Amino acid sequence: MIDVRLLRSDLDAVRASLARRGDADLDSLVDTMISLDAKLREITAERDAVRAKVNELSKQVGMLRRDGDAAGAEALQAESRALGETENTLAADHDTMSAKLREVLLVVPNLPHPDSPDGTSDADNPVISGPFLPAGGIDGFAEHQRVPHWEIGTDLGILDSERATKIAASMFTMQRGAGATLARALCQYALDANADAFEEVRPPTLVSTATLTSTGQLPKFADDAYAIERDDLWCIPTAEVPLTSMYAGEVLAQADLPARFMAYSPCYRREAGSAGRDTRGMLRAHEFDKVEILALATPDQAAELLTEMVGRVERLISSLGLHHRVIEICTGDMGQSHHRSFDVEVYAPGCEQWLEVSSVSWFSDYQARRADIRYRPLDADGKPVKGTALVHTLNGSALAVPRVWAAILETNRQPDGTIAVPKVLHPYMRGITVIGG
RNA sequence: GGAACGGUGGCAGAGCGGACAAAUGCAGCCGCCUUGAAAGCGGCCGGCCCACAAGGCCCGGGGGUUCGAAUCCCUCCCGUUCCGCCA
Repeated sequence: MIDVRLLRSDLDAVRASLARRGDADLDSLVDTMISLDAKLREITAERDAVRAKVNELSKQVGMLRRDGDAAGAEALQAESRALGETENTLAADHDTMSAKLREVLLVVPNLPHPDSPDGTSDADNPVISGPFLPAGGIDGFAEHQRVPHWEIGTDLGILDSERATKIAASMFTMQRGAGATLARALCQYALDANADAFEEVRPPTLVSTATLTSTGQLPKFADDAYAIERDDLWCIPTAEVPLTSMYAGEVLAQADLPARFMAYSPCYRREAGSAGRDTRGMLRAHEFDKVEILALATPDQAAELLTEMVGRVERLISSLGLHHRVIEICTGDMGQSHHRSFDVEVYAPGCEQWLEVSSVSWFSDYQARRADIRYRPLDADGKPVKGTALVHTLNGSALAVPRVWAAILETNRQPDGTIAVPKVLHPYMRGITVIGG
């Protein structure tokens, strides 16, 4: 969530910044926050004053008892008891008000970075790298590449959507044989490619409500997540969720930042809002595998890390021989928690579309405030500064399997209908260099 | 799932109804001493709200008893050990 104090110190800037997202409802939410915050502070001051009086009286009671003045003590106790009731009322009001304010704060999106491009939809996202396409552009692909992966996969016996649906439900997928090996190889490769700088983690894939709230999925997007109600747990939609919360409630040393983590995990998404979209093949599934990279950083380190992480993802995709481009997400298309965001897209010649295969984002302190992840800042001489500060979080998919898998099938389809496995994956394929044939 | 014992500041660890934000040790910061460092000595040293004041809040979370709770009661969560069950 955003810092309420910004509403008091720099209201106009907050309004202007949120306005760039193009959501007309936000302005009235800001008004609500301001009035709740004002009331909350008023009640807090009142409650504190009453508490101070009760504390003072209680001290005196203790002293009078020690001195043997029972009657005097009784009198003060009665006075304090009466004040206690006032305090209870004020405390209850305070808690109600505070809960209301938090409710609003949890649904207000992050402020976009000044350099994030303005825009109202994905049509306004500028291409900042590429597109890297064959000669002739998207018309430059050969005829044998223009077959959608669901046909290729089914024909080669490496994709069995029909049985996946029978076992689970629609929009679940299943890879078989060399297809399953290819999926696992992609994960393995993505982990190895980032192992130079990121600690590998194997996190829980079921998490608590508090954890799913910290990263921004709850309360607003509860319908998009699978819930295990009996045990009050949720299936993670991405490893970002457990990785971000690893240090929730903790205070890190500045020397430990940036802290970098990567994780392979299955990801679960109900896709509640996407019924009927991309229902074929591997473009959209309820369960898929992904390797995530994530960093906790100081505010000063964040911008550079973002660039580094986008670069890593782009190089990884490029090394697989896929035709790609990098776009920056405009203010009107950014996710709720995002401060600045980039997508890497791959062109799939068979289904004839650009596929988002990675999204790398900087969340400023938005998630860290929800999760309460802080560090002890040092000054320029390396001496501790008083107090603590929130870290900045960044994360991105190093590699999301299904769409990359699909793009490889389509891009690497040979005239004879077989699939050439990208060279960088050979070490992970048990000797398979060509699928089919 | 059952039983026992625990959960206190960056860490370790006292306190178990009244001046406790909390002893002590370690770590950290400042200074003295020293050519420098270590040792030693002196001082400082948790976080949060709020305007850096006053004041308030925080001893796993929540609730209760009381004039007053780190301390008593209830409840939940977590940890350790033992039992049960098991990949």
